[in-house]
Amino acid sequence: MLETFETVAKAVADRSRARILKLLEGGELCVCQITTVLNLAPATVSKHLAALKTAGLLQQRRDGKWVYYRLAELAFNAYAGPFLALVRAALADDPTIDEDRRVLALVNQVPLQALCDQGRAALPLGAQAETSCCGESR
Amino acid sequence: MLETFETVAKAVADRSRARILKLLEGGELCVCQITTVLNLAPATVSKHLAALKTAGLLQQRRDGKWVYYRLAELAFNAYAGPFLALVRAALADDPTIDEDRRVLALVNQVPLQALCDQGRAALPLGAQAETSCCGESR
DNA sequence: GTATCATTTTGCCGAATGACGAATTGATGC
DNA sequence: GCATCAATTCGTCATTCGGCAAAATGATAC
Repeated sequence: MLETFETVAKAVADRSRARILKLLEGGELCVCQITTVLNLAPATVSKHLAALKTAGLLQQRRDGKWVYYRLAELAFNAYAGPFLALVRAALADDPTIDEDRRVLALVNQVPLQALCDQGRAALPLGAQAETSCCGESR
Repeated sequence: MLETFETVAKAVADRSRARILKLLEGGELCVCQITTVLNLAPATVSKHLAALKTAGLLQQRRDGKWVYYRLAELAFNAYAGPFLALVRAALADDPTIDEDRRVLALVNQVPLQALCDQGRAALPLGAQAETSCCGESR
């Protein structure tokens, strides 16, 4: 119990994973969409998703070569539900989360195939980098 | 905001700190009482308390040479309240938490002075060690 | 002022964590 | 079967974290 609590809490207690949870409040997304919004390496995102899934916060669905993740709707453990509810209520107007949602809107305008091929370069101009307008961000 | 959220979540997402929060639901305690229940080095407990306080989850009060900690009653930030509420609702019947409460009951039977001087040795027999009855636990 | 003593800070160690690139997996489509 | 490609796993690295002992702090008591 304490161990489960710790697992779920630790899963939530990371900047990138919190961003993923907030992103998924808008509905399921495939890994390359999440990767594009977060601007992290696929391996990194995959590990975060695995951590969230292990914590019972996410569910997985495969469709062809793409894997979709969504917020868990049925309680895998006693704490997933409460933590998801807390996250849902939190970070409503955080600048980073807002920006993520903005980028997600752009991502949704692009066919998945293009996204997976080109990443951020596939976006319809104006939001390639999070911090600068044209330089490389790390 | 995201940063604050992360700070608070990380504070909660540790076994020892969760135990401290649950202990303090019974009311304020001084550091040596918490140290005795958790059976950790004072330096370790002090660091955990500092983390919880930084996260806005605890408040501090000095009385003579003793320092008392209690759950924060006024919201230092947007997330302390919600997380405290979640913790309060969680871990209601966890074995470790139960045991902690049992030891706390013993601790409360002993004068503070004796506790600070002798630690667990001051307890009224029967609960010196958490896992074994007389050997050294780690 | 000096000694005492609960607490905190500092320094250190081993373990865990988040990031990445490279290699592997596993489903699609020829 | 074989190539492709999204996703995952593996190996590595730098950083963070939880633990402790030792030193510093700061209030009490003489």
